[in-house]
Order: sequence, then C-alpha cells, then structure tokens
Amino acid sequence: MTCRFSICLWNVCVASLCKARNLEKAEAVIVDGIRIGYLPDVVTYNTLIAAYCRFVGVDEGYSVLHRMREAGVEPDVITYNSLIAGAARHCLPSRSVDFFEEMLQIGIDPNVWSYNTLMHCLFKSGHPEGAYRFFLEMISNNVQPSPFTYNTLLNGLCKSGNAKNALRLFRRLERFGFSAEVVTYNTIINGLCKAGMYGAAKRILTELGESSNSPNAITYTTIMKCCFKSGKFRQGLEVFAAMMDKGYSSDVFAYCTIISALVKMGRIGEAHSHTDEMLKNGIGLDMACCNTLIYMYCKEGNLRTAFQVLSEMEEAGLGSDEYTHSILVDGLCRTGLFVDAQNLLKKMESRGLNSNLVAYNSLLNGLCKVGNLDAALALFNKMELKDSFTYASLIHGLCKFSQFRLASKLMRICLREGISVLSSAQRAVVSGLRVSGLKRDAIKLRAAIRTARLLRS
DNA sequence: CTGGGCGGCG
Repeated sequence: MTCRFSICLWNVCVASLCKARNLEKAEAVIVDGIRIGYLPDVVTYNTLIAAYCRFVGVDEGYSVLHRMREAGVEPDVITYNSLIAGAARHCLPSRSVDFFEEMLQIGIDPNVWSYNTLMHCLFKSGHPEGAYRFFLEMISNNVQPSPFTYNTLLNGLCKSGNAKNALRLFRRLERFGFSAEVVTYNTIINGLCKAGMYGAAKRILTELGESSNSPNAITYTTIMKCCFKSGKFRQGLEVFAAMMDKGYSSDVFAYCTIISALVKMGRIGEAHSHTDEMLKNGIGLDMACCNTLIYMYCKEGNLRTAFQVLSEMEEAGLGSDEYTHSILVDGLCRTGLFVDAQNLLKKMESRGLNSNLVAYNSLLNGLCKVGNLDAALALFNKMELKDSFTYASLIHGLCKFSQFRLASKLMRICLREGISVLSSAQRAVVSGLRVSGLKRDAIKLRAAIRTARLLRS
C-alpha cells in the first residue's frame, strides 16, 4: 500500500524531524519506512543533506550524497544547492565552488539559487572578485537573476568597499527590469551609511518614502545606527522614538543599538532606563543583546553583574561568543584585574573562539595604560596577529611614558606595512621626538608620514 | 537577501 501520497507524508515527517534538529529520529523513521516498503527518494535525501549541512557539517552532508548514490538515487540541482548552502553557512568558499563544479561535471545545470548561494558565500568570505565572476557567468549562461541576486550583489559590493559601484548598480536596476523592494533600499542605505556617504543614503531614504514601499524595522535601525555613527545623537534618539511610535516596540535590534550607543556616550542612566523598558516589553533576549548588557555593566565598573549576566545567559542555553569574552576581558583590564583577564583569554583560546585579537588588544591597551610597558612589549612580541589597534595602543602607551624612539620604530613599521594608525598616535610620536630633543628624527618621521599618505591616496 | 553586540584616539 505504498502510494505516492504516503511517500510524501513520510517525507514531510522526515523533514519536520530534521527541522527540529532531531537527525537520529529522522534516520530511524527512514529505516522504519524502508522496512514497510517506502524507499527514500531524492526529496528524502535532499532533506537529510540540508539538515546535516546545517546542524552537523558539510562532510556529513556530503556523505549522505554517497549513500543516496549507492541506493541508486541520483542527485539533482537541489541536492547540490543544499551542499553549496552548507558550505556557505560554514564559511567554506572553496568547498562551495567545488560543489558547484562537481555539479557541472555530472551534468546538472545550476539554477538561479545555485548562483545566488555561491555569490553570497564568496562575498561573505571576502572573495568579491569570485562573486562577480559567477554573476557574469550566470548572465552568459542565460540564467535570469532574481531580486535576491541583485540584493546580494548590492550588499556584497558595499561590504567589499565598493559602495560607489553599488550605488551605480542601484541606479540601473530599473533598466534591468527590477524595481527596488524594501530589502534593496535597506541594503543600499546601510552600505552607503557604513561608507560614510550620508548624502546619498539620505536621498535614497527619501526615494523609499516616495515609492510604493514602506520603511520597516530594519530601515529604522539602520538609520538610527547611521545617526549615532555620524555623531547626530539627538536625531538618532528621534528615530528610535519614531520607530517605537510605529509599533516596533519589541525589536531587540533597536534596543541593542540604542543601549550600546548610550553607553558609548556615557549616558549610562538612560541606557539603564531603556534596558528596563526593553525588559518590560517582554522582549526575548538573544546573545548579542546580552553582550550589550554585559558591555553596559562593564563600562560602569559593575563586573559582578556583568559576570552574572554571563552565567545567566549560559544557563538559559544562549551560550556566549567572542564578543562576550572580549567585552569581559576589556572590563577586567579596565578594573586592573589583569590576571583574571589573562585567564579569560586562555579560556577563549581553549574554546576555540576566533578573533581574540580584540581581547588581546584590550589587554595590551590595559597594560599600556597602567604603565606596565615590559609586560605590554612582551605581549606584543608574543601576538601572532596584529592590527592597527595593536600598534596604536602600544605607540600611545610608549609615548605616554616617553619611549619615543621605540614608538618611532613602530610607527615606521606601520608606514612600511601600510597599517593606518590614528593620526593622534602619529602626532604623539612626532611631537614627543621633538620635545625630547630628537628634532632631526621628528622631521624625518614627519616626512615619512607625509610620503606614506601621498602614496596611499 | 537587509538592521544590533567588543578594542586604539581623552
């Protein structure tokens, strides 16, 4: 009594178990099905592959592909799209390209989703050229781009430092037969704001208002964030108020944005009242939001409560990430608790959290601030990854304690390597050299700085 | 597919 209808139902059952991350049960249901004569089909396998890619790993997803082949079920374009998406999810650009090529090799034609996913992955992992290449390939293979394609392209262009080109593309969308939707507007407005192109962003916001689309919560948060970034605090607060009036009073992103901005401005009292308001609105807190609260407590020196939030979020199953730990490391350093900060850093490392460069920079900065330059230099030499924050912290620290020669040496490394250091750090070194009688060195360094600036522009 | 959370400069 195996009819097509019951196989569909059975697939739905497998799918819902997969969606609930219950892969073991899904596999058990498949085994049971086989016993009563339901042979898994391409849909069953595709469901499994997507789930393994999402919840376990790309290799595990790929091994299901072998299983399906052995069972005599041939993969289709959705199979490969799932694998590409899996690689994208785990930020494995070369794997996603491999899957794409394997698909071509066995004669499956990629569709618009294949290209979209691949482009998204390549942009996200910092390979914009690769993404452009596949976009062109898609056009030349007569695969029609979708709105999703253009949104991904606009976002990718902005995120890879090509906001101007994104704006040009946005202006041509209509010629390509696409009308911008709210996602498109949000994407380009955000990209332009991040690039500091506020005038263009504002014009497009006006156009959005005049279009048939309405701004949504994402538009509001984007604009609010942009106001804070460009120093228009009062306007940012007004955007927040307008957003609340619009009824977006349970938007965790908005609260996160405003609380963090208020903390940065030192307006801790207002940050607290917005926190209370947020909790009163019954918003479900997520990890980023908890990190913001931890940040708030750290900034007011309330480390005890900060760590309390950490244990509460871990108890609630939200976990914690590199942001959580970096914020706490910084908080500990600012309180002078360097040993605790070091231990937390070690914990980060053992948990395999990436980007603890930020945390190391906090520690370095903290050591500089209290004048423990020996420890700071030892740490600096030990650090494998360094960025402009690293150099600026140390240069400032060295200047603060009159180690101008060493500061100048570091400054020269930055100029040579193209590391852009804050101009305040540059000034500190030059004027330090000058007032400590090293006039010739000061002049030479200034010349080097000017040359580097000319070469960069 | 779009928005939020960490570090240097007082």
